Amino acid sequence: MKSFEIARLFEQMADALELQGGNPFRVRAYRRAAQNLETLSEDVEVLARAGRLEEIPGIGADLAGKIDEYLRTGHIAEIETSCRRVPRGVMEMLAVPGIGPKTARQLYEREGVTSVAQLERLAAAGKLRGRHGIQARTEQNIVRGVQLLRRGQARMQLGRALPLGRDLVRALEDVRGVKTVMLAGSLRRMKETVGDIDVLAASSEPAAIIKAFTGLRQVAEVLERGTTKAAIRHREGIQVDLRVVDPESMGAALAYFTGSKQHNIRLREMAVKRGLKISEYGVFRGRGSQRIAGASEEEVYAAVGLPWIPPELRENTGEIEAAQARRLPALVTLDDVRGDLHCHTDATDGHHSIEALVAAAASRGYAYVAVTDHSRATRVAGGLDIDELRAHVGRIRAVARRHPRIAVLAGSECDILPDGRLDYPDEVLAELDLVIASVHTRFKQPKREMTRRICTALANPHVHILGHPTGRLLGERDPYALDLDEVLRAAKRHGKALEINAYPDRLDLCDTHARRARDLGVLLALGTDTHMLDHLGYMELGVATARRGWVGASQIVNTWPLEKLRSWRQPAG
DNA sequence: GCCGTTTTCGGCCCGACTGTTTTCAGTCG
Repeated sequence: MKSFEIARLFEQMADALELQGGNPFRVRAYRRAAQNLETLSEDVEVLARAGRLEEIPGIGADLAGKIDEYLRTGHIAEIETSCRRVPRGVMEMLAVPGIGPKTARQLYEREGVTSVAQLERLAAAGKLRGRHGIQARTEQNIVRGVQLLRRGQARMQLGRALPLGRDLVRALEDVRGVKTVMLAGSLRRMKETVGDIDVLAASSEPAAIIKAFTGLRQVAEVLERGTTKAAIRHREGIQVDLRVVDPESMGAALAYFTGSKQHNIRLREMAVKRGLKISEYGVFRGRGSQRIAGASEEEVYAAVGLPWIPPELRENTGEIEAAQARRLPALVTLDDVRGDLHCHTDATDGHHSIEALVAAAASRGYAYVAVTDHSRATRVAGGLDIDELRAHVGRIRAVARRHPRIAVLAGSECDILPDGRLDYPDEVLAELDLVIASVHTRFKQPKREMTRRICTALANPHVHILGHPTGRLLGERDPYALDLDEVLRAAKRHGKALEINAYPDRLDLCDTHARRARDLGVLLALGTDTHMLDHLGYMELGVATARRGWVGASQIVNTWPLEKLRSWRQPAG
């Protein structure tokens, strides 16, 4: 992914400039450009060839030139020069919580500190105190910050953070004087991973709730405790920030605290142009303190002439412009989903029977559910050979007869072999109601081979859905090399759906890929990859990913009524 | 370095907490 490589270089440039005391607005320009490159849904190389780089927000003539230079030569001369002026170790010091550019620069220039390890040694030995406003307390914080960094400031998966956040919300809702408690931040925006959990409470008695919060049994350590704000480290390791506001400011605070930062900056800029000021306390006219809005988010957006924008879209990737034009997409909701199309049972590596799965799906109110166990090539998962599959299908049909209120589709998650053939012959696939084709082997194939392998599978008339299309595992395995645009075009051509696999480790397609699929008009399918009954609940993560990709219900096959789904699976002629 | 319904130059979001300082700079979100 070239755009990620360039984004990383721009981030490095911003760090280097900051450490050299460069123009802070120039620093910000690099960071903004980096962020927009990371969330790009189109291929940066394609944009460059078409001379459309300057259409990316935050990219002007200069940065477009630098992107071109990188794509041509593999490096950017000016950035390399600038980064060489500061030792790598000094750049790394910025990752220590509490160490910013000013401190890092002082430590480097005045004390000759050039690495995180050296910084830790000096702080632990008490050799920094009495210099540049550092005392014993700051030394302690540095040592602790370095340890925190070492333990891995790895971000937590959405699927893990969400229950932790909801548990805290429940605990705080019982505190006396609390009106409302809500999750905010990247968790409310449903990003695939979060760095911390943000909780916002409306209360006229902030002291009581701060006290209750810092005393919760979930707290491992109190990091910060003010009058309206506190921060703790959760027993599960993640940091939790609580902010308490007056109920009349709840909307403004929610907007502010939900972010993203870039989205907020855009809102505030729009406010300034209208002679208004937006803060977490409300919307104010002029420099006076006349509050004109703030109790609800709708009011805040209305103050700058916008309709309310769903949190999942608030990344400053076009949602402000869409809102201005009154063209915000109608996003899919959990209620739109009529069935789960990717479920395993104990016939392979699932932990429950067909019967239990169907009963659980029915109790969720689904109109249909697909049983899609592994095919024979996935030996580690106990994949079924042809005879076993036929027997399995027989059992599925028998269970289905006992559950007339829910349609049970007998399917398979069938391996795509390295040459693009499916793991079962066509005549066997033809006996199934639904076929998900997935790659589970030979991840390291070169890009062209992998792309051809998947496009060949999509051309098979018995295949309906491409399972977890890029194979990535969050924090564990990179996506396989793949020309996604070519796969999307193949799916479009053959009328096939790409899965948004809702399993928390996968979320594959991811949000930006889902958005690309949306833009190209490719069908999508939500599946939880359920292996235990609780996993059916992951559907909300898949829905969230689709929403972050601007996807509406009509493009997702399992929001369709059963009849429409059936006719899509068996195209006429 | 970007950007334009006041601007092609002169702006560029806003506030809390900490640790140190006696009124604020640095960091963070």
